[in-house]
Amino acid sequence: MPELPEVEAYRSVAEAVVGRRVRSVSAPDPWYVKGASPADAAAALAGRTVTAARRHGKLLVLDTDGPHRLGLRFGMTGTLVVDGEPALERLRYGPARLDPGWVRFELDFARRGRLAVHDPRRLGGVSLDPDESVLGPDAATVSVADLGAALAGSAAPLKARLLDQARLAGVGNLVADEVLWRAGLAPGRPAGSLAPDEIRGLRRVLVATVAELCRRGGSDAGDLFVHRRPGGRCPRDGTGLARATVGGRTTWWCPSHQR
DNA sequence: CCGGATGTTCACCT
DNA sequence: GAGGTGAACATCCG
Repeated sequence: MPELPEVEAYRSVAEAVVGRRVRSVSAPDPWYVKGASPADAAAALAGRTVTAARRHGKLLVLDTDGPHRLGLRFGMTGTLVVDGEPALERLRYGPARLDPGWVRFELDFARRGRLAVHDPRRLGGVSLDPDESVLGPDAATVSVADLGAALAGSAAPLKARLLDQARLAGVGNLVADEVLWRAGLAPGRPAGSLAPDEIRGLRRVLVATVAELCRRGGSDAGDLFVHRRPGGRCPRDGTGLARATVGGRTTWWCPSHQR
């Protein structure tokens, strides 16, 4: 999915519906609505006005003037479509087209327009009043102290820790590889083994990389991305990239400069 | 035809 | 308890 940069792009586009009043809610796929029935979700949102479009990690939250808010998760293939326009065109594993059968959830607004989630693989989902307290600090703005706390005392691979949304919210597989490559840190390093200056460096690279990927418009816009394939070489020093599963995800890194 | 792919969750191991 | 693995979700692409 969309990792943090994509969801931030979705959030930006979703700002267009702030101030609009929900006329009706369509949830053709009940399975996609988590923790509440489609009827309950519809009742909670109908007639309410969207007051903010926020992002926490990979979670997009629409606040309302009522007692409820809406959380949207996009899985790997979810695309946000506002007023018929996809929020991001180049979603790599997203829908190749906007098949109406892939609309899993939709808000229709009173005066005009609509906000829909298209998700072919149904890996995402929407929820009423999502519990944001289970998410760690947002990767775009995490402090050195919070990042240090997320890594401290763990024998788990550094990358696995970065991907743990409860400890740090927003980093996905591509962003993790890009950040570790830029920071010169091996993904398999025990998370708790980083020295204070390494944590400071990682934090600086993380925040800068996330901001840059947001500007470039996607987590696939990193400098490492095009090289993470068989035969790929490190764009910094030409070393053949290593590939392994770390934290349950395919991981590419430079065995020469990432230590 | 087969294997993987920007994610999350859960059951089941070690 | 902490981590790891594999499955599941459903589709596309090489």
